[in-house]
Amino acid sequence: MSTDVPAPLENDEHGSAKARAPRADAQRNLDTLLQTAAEVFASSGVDAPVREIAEKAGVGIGTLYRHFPNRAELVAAVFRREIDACANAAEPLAAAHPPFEALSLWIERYVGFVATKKGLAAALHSGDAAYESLPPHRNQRLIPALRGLLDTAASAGEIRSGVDAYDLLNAVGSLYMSVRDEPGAESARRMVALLIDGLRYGATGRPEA
Amino acid sequence: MSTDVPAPLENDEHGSAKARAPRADAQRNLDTLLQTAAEVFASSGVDAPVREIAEKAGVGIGTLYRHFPNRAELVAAVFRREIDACANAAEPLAAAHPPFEALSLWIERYVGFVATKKGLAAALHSGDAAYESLPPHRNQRLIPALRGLLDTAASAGEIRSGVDAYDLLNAVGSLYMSVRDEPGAESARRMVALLIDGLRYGATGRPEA
DNA sequence: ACCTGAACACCGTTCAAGT
DNA sequence: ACCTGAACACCGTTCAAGT
Repeated sequence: MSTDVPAPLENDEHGSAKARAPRADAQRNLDTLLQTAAEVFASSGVDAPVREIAEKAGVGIGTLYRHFPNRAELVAAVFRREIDACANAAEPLAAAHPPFEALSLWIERYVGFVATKKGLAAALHSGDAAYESLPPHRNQRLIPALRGLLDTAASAGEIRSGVDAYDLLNAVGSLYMSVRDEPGAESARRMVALLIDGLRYGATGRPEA
Repeated sequence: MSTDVPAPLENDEHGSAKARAPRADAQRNLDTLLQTAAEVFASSGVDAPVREIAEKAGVGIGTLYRHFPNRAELVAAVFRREIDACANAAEPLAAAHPPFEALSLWIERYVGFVATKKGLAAALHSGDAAYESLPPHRNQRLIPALRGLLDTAASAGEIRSGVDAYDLLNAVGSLYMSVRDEPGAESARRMVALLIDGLRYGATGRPEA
């Protein structure tokens, strides 16, 4: 009874309402698409033609549209992935560095994310329904990550306590989102440095616990 | 010797290098185009089709392209016009109100300009050469306008002196440029109010002169 | 089930033909 | 001189035909 399709691990008959595991090639296509789109968006901006992405990923346009009903959905999926990557960077940083350094490094990481996403602001302003999930997703993933770093640094007495993670995230985001040229980037860098200095200003200098 | 073309006021022969006055209908078309484009951009965003603008203005697409070699050039022209209008609002405000009130009202006017221009940030980020003139134009027109209001209010002792017009303009602009929803607008409003309070903080309370 | 790509609709831009 | 709009190139999206 040899077949050349991979043997399904679960029931695939009866059309039950249960979600089924995607076919291996479909999953691989989705990963490649997301990966390729991220690269193309980074180098050519989020307005890059979908056809170009499909070609570079080695799939038909139809396949791209099977996974993402429109270009906005693809853009949103790429951004969600990068938000997750940024959030996930917090834990290793916290494990490998002292609290304040971990916090600084993570903010640097976040700045790197925001600074390269030139199309993010435009996308969010477009009002397209596909982007509606992005601010909540950012809040759910990035705020807890930053709050953890802030709390740890505050408990260690390296920064003051009572700093709201949401405010800090927004402030840094706004400052870098409007950067247009090198002087602007310089100015944003100075203002973020000032914010970070501000965090240390009221610090106890000694762990509370 | 009756002709039905309007009599030219200047020499129109010899193909001299001197700039000539535009034909009356051409000037009227340009005004209508600019006016219509501003309305369409305000209601439908800067991505509105050029065809729609040409139709609403009652001219052929070719005429639109005669005046503006591409859509970016039209968008830039509309923004330049609105920057000028905002700059020109300073003088009447200064004449009609006490210094601090004039300053507050003008900032409100500027916020109104920035807040409605959802496409501005995206346009500036696009890197299109047509938009390169906008930041310099903004600086040349808006900074002197704001600086004048700041100086007058500082001389009257209503705000502190030494506040840089460029910094204030950028700060207010950045804050409102990233507004996406009603809570965001609330937050931006609070932050601008805080900035304005900050201006009054170190005031002498009495005119210097 | 999933993939492909020709076909369609729409938008920016050009240019030959008009006045 | 200036205006017009058909025509072209290009891009997002769909869907009939394949495996």
